[in-house]
Amino acid sequence: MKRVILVDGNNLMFRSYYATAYSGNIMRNSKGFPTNALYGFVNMINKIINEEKPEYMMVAFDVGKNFRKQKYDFYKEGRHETPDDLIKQMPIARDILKAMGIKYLELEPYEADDIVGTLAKMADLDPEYDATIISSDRDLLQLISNVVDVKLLKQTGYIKYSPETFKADYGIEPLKIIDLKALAGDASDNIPGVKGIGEKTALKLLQEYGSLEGIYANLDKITGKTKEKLENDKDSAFMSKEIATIYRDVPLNITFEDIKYLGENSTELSEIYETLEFYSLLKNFTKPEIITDNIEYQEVNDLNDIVLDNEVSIYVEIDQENYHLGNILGIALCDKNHNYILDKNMFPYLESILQNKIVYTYNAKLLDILARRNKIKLPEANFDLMIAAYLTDGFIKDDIAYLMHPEKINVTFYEDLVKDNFQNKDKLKNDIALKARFIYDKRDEYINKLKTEEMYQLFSEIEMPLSYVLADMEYTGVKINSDTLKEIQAELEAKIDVITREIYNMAGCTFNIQSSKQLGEVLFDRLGLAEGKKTQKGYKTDATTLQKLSDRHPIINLILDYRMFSKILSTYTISLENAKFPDGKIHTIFKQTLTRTGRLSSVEPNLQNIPVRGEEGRRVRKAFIPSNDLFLSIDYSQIELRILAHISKSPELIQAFNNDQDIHTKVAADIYGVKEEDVTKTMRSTAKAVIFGIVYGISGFGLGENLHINPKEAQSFIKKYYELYPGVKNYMDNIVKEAYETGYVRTLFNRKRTIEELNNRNFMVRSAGERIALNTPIQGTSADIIKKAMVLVYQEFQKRNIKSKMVLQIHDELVIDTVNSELEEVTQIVKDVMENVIKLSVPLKVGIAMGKDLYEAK
DNA sequence: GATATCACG
DNA sequence: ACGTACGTGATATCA
Repeated sequence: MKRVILVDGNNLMFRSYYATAYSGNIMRNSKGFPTNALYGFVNMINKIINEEKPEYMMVAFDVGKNFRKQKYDFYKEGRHETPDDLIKQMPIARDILKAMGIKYLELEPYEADDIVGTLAKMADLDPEYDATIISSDRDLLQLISNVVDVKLLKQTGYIKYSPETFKADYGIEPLKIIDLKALAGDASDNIPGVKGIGEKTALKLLQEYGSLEGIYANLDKITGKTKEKLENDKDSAFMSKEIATIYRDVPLNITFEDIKYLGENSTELSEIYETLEFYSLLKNFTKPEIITDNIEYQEVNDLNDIVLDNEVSIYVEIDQENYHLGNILGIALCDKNHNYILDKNMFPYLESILQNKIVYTYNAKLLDILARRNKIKLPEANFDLMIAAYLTDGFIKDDIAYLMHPEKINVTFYEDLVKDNFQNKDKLKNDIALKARFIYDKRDEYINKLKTEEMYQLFSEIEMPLSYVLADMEYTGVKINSDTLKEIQAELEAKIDVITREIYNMAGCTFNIQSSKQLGEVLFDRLGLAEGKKTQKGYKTDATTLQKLSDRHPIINLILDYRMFSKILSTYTISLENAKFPDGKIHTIFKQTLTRTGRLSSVEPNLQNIPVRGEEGRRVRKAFIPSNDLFLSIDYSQIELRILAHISKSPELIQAFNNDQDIHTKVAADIYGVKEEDVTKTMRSTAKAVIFGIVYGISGFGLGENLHINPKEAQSFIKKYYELYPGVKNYMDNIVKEAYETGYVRTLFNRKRTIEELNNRNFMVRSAGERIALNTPIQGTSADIIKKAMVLVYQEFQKRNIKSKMVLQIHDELVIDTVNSELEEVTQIVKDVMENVIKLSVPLKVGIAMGKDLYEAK
């Protein structure tokens, strides 16, 4: 006996779709393509194959119009339209079956049921074959026979029906399920049946009279309401029977040999799973999992023992994250066939070893700083895996181990090396050899990824060269005048001392003012300033909350002053002094692979948030002094707004910028409907807040908070803005839509950010994702532009042998430590490059400032 | 280690 | 109805 497995494919897909769709959060791959139905479908098919070990198997689908619907309009009427997200998945189910080696059948105008019925009939007629039908649709129970059974799928598990078990359950022959439907109808298919007769009555009648025909032949024996109902709906009953009957003679022209189960083509199947991102299923293909934690390498102490081809990967381990301070622990070099480990003392030899080589590495900036510290020249790396992974995968860790672990290469995480104090020397050598090997092996894959993602240019023309620009800036450093810093520090300490006493006086007790918990208790419990309180783990005491209370008690302003002074003291005087290197300079680290938008960040210390908005804080800038003669600061004027004008193609904004209008005044005039000369200061700053907020996807509520006006009024400003600048509104709608469809957004230079938040079921998280979608192209493009400008400025400086040095980048601003004699030339170069680095539909404009310290140069 | 606060674009 | 502006880093307190 040969067993044939017949599966109702449509039923399986619908079932899988709705099993998860109700939550409102449909499973999708990173491209935004829905995958929930397919996932359930694949798991089900796999389960069937495991349990049935089929020799013959067929999956049937609906396709096109069906003859029941053509004949009877009402059939399946009232059903919800099949959701788009399910329709999209249908063809992939067929691809998967093909790759699995399972035959599927479909034929217009028949439904999947009819195809299953036809093959079940073939089994009935052929003494060599049995069949098992798999579905959750009870209609198919009519196909049960001596050789055909049905596995009726339930929420969990299934019930297996043979003629005997069916009869035990229903009390009728399987075929009579048709008659049952003819009487009781079927709400889901919109089969009418006999009005007023349900399953119970229908079953009773069928047990008594055998069939629909039998019932009507014996109508006189039936009494009361039931008889009446049967008489009324006789036509409907017979028509329902016709509809409910599975058609078993679909002209398929096949034999069972045609549906032989062939077994999967794992290459094809894994490719499909790869696209769908069914990683849990993919695991089944990766042979017994190989975990690599060892590599053979050669330790060398002599230059002459090293033989390398033209392409080389290098990895250098140091003993702390800050590479301006860290000491080299070991060096690993690889080419196609060699893995070398070099002692730390051999670092200087790298100059000759790597000369004229094509170098691959991880964290090129680190390597370059080490080279500079060791007074050697290394060729610029051709490939930095850290940057490549940042661009393609959004990988933001400094530690390569995080990139290797998913590939089952077991190197020690850097944080564990630190904890262990780098004790295990042999493991260290082994690990860095693995790391260099990994860099070498991954190079082609990542270059390909960058190319297919259209980010190769961004990688090779901007990010790679930028590494060396940043290395130069960091290594150059910014000089600090400790005397100035100490002066400010002493003043602040004195002020804080006075204020502290006044605060204690007013509070009538001493407490730790820095503790928001204690402060809250003093203000709200002790002084009874209960009014403006918000809670979380105590009272909210941040500046905006306190400002609202400043009329209530003189202590409030003192606290605000205290906060301001102690912030400046701790973060910007004491710590800055501590961050100073022996050369009297601060050497920050610009993180190039950290932000989700493409911006840089600055750490140890952060030189991108030195106070400037308030006079008190701003004074610390006097402690930043040039190593050459003066600081030149050139910043983009309203770059994000100009980018918004460009990518939104808003004619009004473009024109305003082209006419060099004051954009805030213009918008104020438009919003308030007055002439530009009649725009007041308040009107202008309101407009500024609106414009500013728009780029972040602000709400009326948020703007209202910000401007201290009611949210309704704020909303009306936003609405007005959208009416005046429909191009902007249009951009916002489109970019969000696009982000939902593709799962990511891009900048003008193709930098990509995937936004997982958009798939979150939480409304708040999704909204945040939408704001990210509309802000990232703007912030990110701005980052691209200034990065490119930095590379070009650096190249131009080199070409002209300029001694002045770029030292800081603060997102839209470059600070150059300038030699007096070069002032004019440098100003010209930087201005020129920054303004012409890209041609947009609006001009890019810069502002220029200079001075003997950072306070003046602003 | 998490939370609150505040510095910057 | 939801809760309410994007991107960062550093410090101090508290559990």
